[in-house]
Amino acid sequence: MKEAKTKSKNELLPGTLEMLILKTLSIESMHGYGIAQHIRMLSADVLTIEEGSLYPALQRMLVKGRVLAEWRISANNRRARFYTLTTAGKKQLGVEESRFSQMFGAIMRVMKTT
Amino acid sequence: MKEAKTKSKNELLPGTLEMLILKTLSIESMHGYGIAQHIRMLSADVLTIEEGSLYPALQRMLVKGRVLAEWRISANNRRARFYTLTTAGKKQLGVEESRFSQMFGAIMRVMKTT
DNA sequence: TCTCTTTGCATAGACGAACTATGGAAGTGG
DNA sequence: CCACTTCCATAGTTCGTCTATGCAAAGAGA
Repeated sequence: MKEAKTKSKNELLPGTLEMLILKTLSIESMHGYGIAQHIRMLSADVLTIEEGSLYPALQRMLVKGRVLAEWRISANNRRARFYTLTTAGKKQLGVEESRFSQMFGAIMRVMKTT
Repeated sequence: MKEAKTKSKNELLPGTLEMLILKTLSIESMHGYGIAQHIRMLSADVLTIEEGSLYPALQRMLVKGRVLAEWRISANNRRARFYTLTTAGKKQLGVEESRFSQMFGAIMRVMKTT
């Protein structure tokens, strides 16, 4: 079907993807495809994680020791790679959350001025 | 003095710079240096606009007709290029504001889940 | 049985925004 | 006169995200 793709200016605000993934995994270990669906669902389709963004991000996080990966069988009986937060990953989530709220606060101070 | 630069992970969240500039100019026409100072001051040094980010951004906005530029004399008696919002620029500010709040709302929905 | 859809992983290459690092010039104050 | 601040600007790098593409296996339906 392909739905025409309106030149989608998707543009999830960058620098936030890893935080969203970490948060998602803090709830429950999940495979890549599931992570993407979870984020898309919760955000009511506003945030769409492309596979070309997701898997490289997971690779980076794996290399940095923030998640660990293991092959299991998904709920749909397919072979899937499940990611789990490490201690370092949990810590990183905290770091990114506070960084994000600091940034957001700063932006708001600029945007709220009359 | 150079203050050592702690490998500054500056990382203003990308995609936001133009919005901040537009907002600043919506208050008052200003030159580049002044824009940077204004944003830095209001954000209490959290957001530092580098010159290598600022001037290319202003150029892009100029080309797209969102601002217009004219050489004047600054308050410090120096020759400076003052930027003024165009109608298109004001409209763009609205677009970016709503996009930003939509994005932020979506991120929050993901981040607030237990 | 065969084909289509969904699920699921993954990489290569393009793209663009922001950064680092420079450069210059002109006014001000000690 | 020399340092510092103000002010502009660009070249080149870096890095994250997107587009495009490939593969493969399970289940549904014809």
